[in-house]
Amino acid sequence: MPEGNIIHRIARIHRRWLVGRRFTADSPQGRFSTEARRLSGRTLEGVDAHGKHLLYLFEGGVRLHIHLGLFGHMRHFRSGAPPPSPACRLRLASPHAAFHLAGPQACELLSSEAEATLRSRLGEDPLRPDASPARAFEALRRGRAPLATALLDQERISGVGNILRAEALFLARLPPLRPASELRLADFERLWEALRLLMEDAARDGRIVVPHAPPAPWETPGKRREDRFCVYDREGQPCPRCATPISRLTLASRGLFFCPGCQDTGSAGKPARRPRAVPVERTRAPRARSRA
DNA sequence: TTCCGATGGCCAC
DNA sequence: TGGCCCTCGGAAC
Repeated sequence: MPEGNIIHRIARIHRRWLVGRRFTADSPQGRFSTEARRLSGRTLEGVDAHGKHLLYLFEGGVRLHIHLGLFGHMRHFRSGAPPPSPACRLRLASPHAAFHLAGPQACELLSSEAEATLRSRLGEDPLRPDASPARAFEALRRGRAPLATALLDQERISGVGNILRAEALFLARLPPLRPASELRLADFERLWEALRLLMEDAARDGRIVVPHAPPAPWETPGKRREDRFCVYDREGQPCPRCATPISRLTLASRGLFFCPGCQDTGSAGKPARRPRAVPVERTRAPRARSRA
């Protein structure tokens, strides 16, 4: 579910609703009970987001690190919180705000040293005010990885997930399989700007909607998710820019969507390579989805 | 009601 | 590169 934009949105909401409140903490699922007892009764002093990581600072210097991973699920309530699901790993509750966390990849208490180590491993986050595009450019160009692979490497740029990767490369008109080392500064600047705009909008609105996506009645019930996107999950559908059918490859076990017609500036070096990227047939027919 | 896939990432090999 | 973690929404049945 979450890419960096969602994590920043959660952090903003929690700064507004939760910071300054004293919480009781428990772990209905039981896997975080000992740590929850340490959190219980403390006031939350700050929330920060870096890439896909959430970092909470509680009274007394107690630090909570959450990474939602692929399955993680966060619900927050200002009042009337329902009973937590049996899978709820951590519940923080106060009279006026609460959150329920289920299925996170990481939910742990960290020392300040461990938190510093974690942060030092993370690349530039386009949504952080302290992000340096110059450092991101340098990190992205390291090694021979294809651009699409480098973009998902959180040590180069943090917060980019599979949807943002596909849509930002599309908006910047960049071929995903070209070696990242061949990226020119002008190409990078388009890419960084596309990432920043997509993530800013999505952090504000709560979902990724790509400019120039095909018009669709997406505010109405029954709207298909891929109508928010130009290329992601649109295999075989016409590119909104040039009408070429969108391609899907599997790269490092992740679906990679792009337009083979217009995602090439023709500017840098060799044409896109296709090492170990294999066109994948769906294991079953796409499910029929009804339009509203 | 059942089953599959998903916006991640770590680890072993 | 594949397995695993272990949740939930939605399509299939």
